[in-house]
Amino acid sequence: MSRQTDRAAAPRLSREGIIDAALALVDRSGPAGLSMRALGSELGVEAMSLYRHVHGKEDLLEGVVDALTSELTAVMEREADEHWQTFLQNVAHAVRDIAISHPLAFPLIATRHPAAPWLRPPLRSIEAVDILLRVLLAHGFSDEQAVRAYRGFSSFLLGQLLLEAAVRGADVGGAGPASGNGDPSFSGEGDESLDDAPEVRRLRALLSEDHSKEEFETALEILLDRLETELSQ
Amino acid sequence: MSRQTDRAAAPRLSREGIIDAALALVDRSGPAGLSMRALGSELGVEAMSLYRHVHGKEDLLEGVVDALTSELTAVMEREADEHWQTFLQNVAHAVRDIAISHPLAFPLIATRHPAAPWLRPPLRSIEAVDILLRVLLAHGFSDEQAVRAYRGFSSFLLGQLLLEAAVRGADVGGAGPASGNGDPSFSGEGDESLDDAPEVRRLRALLSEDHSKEEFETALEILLDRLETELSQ
DNA sequence: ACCTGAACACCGTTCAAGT
DNA sequence: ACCTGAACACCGTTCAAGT
Repeated sequence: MSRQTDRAAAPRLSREGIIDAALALVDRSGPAGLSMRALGSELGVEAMSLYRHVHGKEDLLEGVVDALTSELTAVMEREADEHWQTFLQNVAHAVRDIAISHPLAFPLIATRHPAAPWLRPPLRSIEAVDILLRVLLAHGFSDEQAVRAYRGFSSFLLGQLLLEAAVRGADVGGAGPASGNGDPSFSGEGDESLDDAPEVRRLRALLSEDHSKEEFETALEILLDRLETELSQ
Repeated sequence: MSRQTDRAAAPRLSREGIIDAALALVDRSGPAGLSMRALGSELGVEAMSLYRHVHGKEDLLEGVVDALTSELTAVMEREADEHWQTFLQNVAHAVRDIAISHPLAFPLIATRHPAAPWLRPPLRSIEAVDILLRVLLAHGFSDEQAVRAYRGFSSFLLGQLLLEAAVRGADVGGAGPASGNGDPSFSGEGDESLDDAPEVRRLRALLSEDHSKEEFETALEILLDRLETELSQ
């Protein structure tokens, strides 16, 4: 037996490890699957032990969201010297990468109340917003233009990526039980009741096609074009 | 004592009444405040009684979302003969009215998994989508153009209104306890730590201004213009 | 210093029992 | 026919107790 390491403490738990495990659990079984008890047993520990490292479930979820968005702030810092269009493109793609690799967790970013009311998801940290504003201002945006661009950029990302994450999350299996609607008129998988929806029925294949990548790119183009137009007048 | 009415049954509970009460409860205290037991006591009844009229909590939430969006389908039916631009404008405003009058409940529309993967929130019913497609097709949109328009319209509404609902929901008090961040470096209300975010600090007043109405209107204009351009080429 | 057992006040849900 | 009591398997959280 060695002396220090395996006799005293050797804390098996850390805030970081707990948050990582929580994110993994949410990725696997959705936010509903994350309970303190389930997380504990995942880590080979009783649920109560977690409270030594995390202030409660609320704090844990905050930690998961932070973990998810922390790489984002790093990207923003790294790209802060690019032209504003390149910068926004790269940030947009970084956010999309997060949404795609964590489709079940991404809604947490959108849904949880940010620390300040003017922090708009998915950009949830003051630093992130500060970097974004700084880049825009450095390239000739006025204060008002920069703030408007920040707002437009946020809602673009949120709308686009929440829908894309929902589609991918459903594949992963975040839907839970297929929810058996009360009406007996609904029976099967959702293909029913297309009887009084002729256009939906006719366009079903088209509606089911996944064009999220192209949609994202063109919507981003349009947004950037609009910002540029606004900037030069 | 009269004969029929107060002797037999006179069912005090109905699916509709339960759903209405659930929506009222969510409006007041957020989705987290909705429990079967709380809802029961709201209705002067034990929680178990609810299961006679509702298939469980999942079904109840589905009912709440349906109640929230049912007026919407009515609006769409009523406006289906208008020009497509007028139609989309009126639908957009109807959705916004819902978001504004139920800021705490609106995220449910966005977050809950729709019945079919190509049903994009906030348009969550097959009928609604069918009407929308029909209107567009009737005004010369091709199949592809109509589907693209549906997609653009959905993510516009979702991004815009989820953010607006979040701001208004925070006012109503949906944030819950101010969440006491773990770091002791955070102490007050969120105004702290602006020290390393000079632009945010400088633009704080501007960032806090609420321009959601104008933003919504101009973003809607831009979307409609884009669709029109796309249509005529 | 770190983890745990026992306990408390909640959940959603089922089912036999009451009226 | 409708509501309820009791029960079950879960929650989050606290705190004295163990090592």
